[in-house]
Amino acid sequence: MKDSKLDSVCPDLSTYNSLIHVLCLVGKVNDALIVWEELKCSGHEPDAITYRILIQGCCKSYRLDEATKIFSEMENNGYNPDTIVYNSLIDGLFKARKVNEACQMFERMVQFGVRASTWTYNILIDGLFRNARAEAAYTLFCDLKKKGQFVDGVTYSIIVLQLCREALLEEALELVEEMEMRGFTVDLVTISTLMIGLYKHSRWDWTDKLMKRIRDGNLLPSVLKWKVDMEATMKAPQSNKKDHTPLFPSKGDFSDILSLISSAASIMDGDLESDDVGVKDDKISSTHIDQWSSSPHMDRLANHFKSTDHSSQLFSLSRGQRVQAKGESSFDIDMVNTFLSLFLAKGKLTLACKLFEIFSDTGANPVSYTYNSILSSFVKKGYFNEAWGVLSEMGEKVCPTDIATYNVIIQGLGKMGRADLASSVLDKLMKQGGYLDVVMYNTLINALGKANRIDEVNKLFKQMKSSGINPDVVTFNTLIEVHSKAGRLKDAYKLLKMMLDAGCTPNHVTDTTLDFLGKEIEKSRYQKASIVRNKDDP
DNA sequence: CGCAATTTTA
Repeated sequence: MKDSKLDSVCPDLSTYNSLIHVLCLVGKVNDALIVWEELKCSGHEPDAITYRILIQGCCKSYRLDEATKIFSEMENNGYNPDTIVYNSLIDGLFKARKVNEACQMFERMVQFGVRASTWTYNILIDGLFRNARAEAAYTLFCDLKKKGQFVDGVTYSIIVLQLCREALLEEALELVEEMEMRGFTVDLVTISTLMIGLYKHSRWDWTDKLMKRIRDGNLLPSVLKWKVDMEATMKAPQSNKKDHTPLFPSKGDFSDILSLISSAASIMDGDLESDDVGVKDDKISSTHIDQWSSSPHMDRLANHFKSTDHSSQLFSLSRGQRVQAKGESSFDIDMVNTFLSLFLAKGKLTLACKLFEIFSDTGANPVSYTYNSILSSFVKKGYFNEAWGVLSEMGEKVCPTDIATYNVIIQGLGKMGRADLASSVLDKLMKQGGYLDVVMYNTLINALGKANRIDEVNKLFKQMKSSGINPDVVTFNTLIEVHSKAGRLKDAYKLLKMMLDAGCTPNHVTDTTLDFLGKEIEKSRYQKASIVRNKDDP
């Protein structure tokens, strides 16, 4: 039995490793895990490379429990995890909001004599910032700088970003100067960060200050020239472009949104088949349904579904692939993404679309980021037809959807009053090898909660915790609000306690939510008292 | 294996 499995038709270890690697790269981590099981039954022994690839794949897709399990298995089989394996795990733990576990993993790394690298420290600093531990992050940065090691351009970039977030622009500029003096290149990521920081805090006029701080290279001048050219092009009369063709035609058949929410189709079929504007089922006639329920669309949509192959939908695990900041080929789209973000942040949708159009015409290749930005803005404004049009175009341009795309779809469905379709969309996501991260859980909990589907909310919350992701401040705020509004005041209070016990620091949104909860509790006490006619104690 | 521009709460 064992021998026959090892004969020539059976894959060898390196074939298994390559296969697992590729599956992880294309986001099919579930399949990678299946191959992994197969490998273990094949008579081969996994090696350090197998373990590293799998742990990376699991961490990237928020399968932290799985990653931790494989990590233990690796050690039990006599392989010592190296720096890269530890780095992957620490990063994954931070991103799953498991701050304590991440720090413990770092301590363990040191304990076991595994050498921490600059990457390790960057992961630590970034992770601490992202988990509301700014003080610790700054301290670590200063310590490292004092020792004069484990600091590089990325470290500076992380700190500059944080300073921009805190509106400490002067400090950010100083740090950039220091960064350059120490011989680190101020790359496009850092420059974008600074530009966005300046713009957000209405300090465009500081670009000349920036010019003075960055003396090296011609990257900043190129960026500024790009901006000037772009503005000139946008001002110039758009010659033969006035044909009123919509930028993102949704074609009426919604083929792509449908293929995304394919498994929802059967539900929609039954639900909305006889849906005529005006003669609607009570439960869906209430508010936001108009765009969605225009039934000819629905019918075509449903029919189209039956004839479409949904298995080929592209999905990217590397969430909106980071475009490398070097290489002229990506420079244009990097700039487009940055400026789209600036325009959209100010609600300048028209300008954003124009920018997108101009650069589509020049043949610059939009990436998931680009589409997701515009998609999100359309959804936020309630332009659902245009939004689904963006999705179609993503499909046509063979641009993969990622978890942010799905997030926006769920948001959109929620706004349209169709949170009931969320679980079907999730099925589709999972079938594509997708995964849920903290933001996705938060979005889902919010959408379902607003639709008063509290049982589903609680189920998701449970699932979130059991799948190795810690709830964050947004999760708790949303949960408390949803339970308060549903009149489940005790549960809301329990959640508040859970939040504090978990060491999750409340923010200003928590305050607002607790105000509401407090009033509801007051109200219910008053009602109780007036009904029962006896007092309850404080 | 790490940093920007997309996705979450009032």
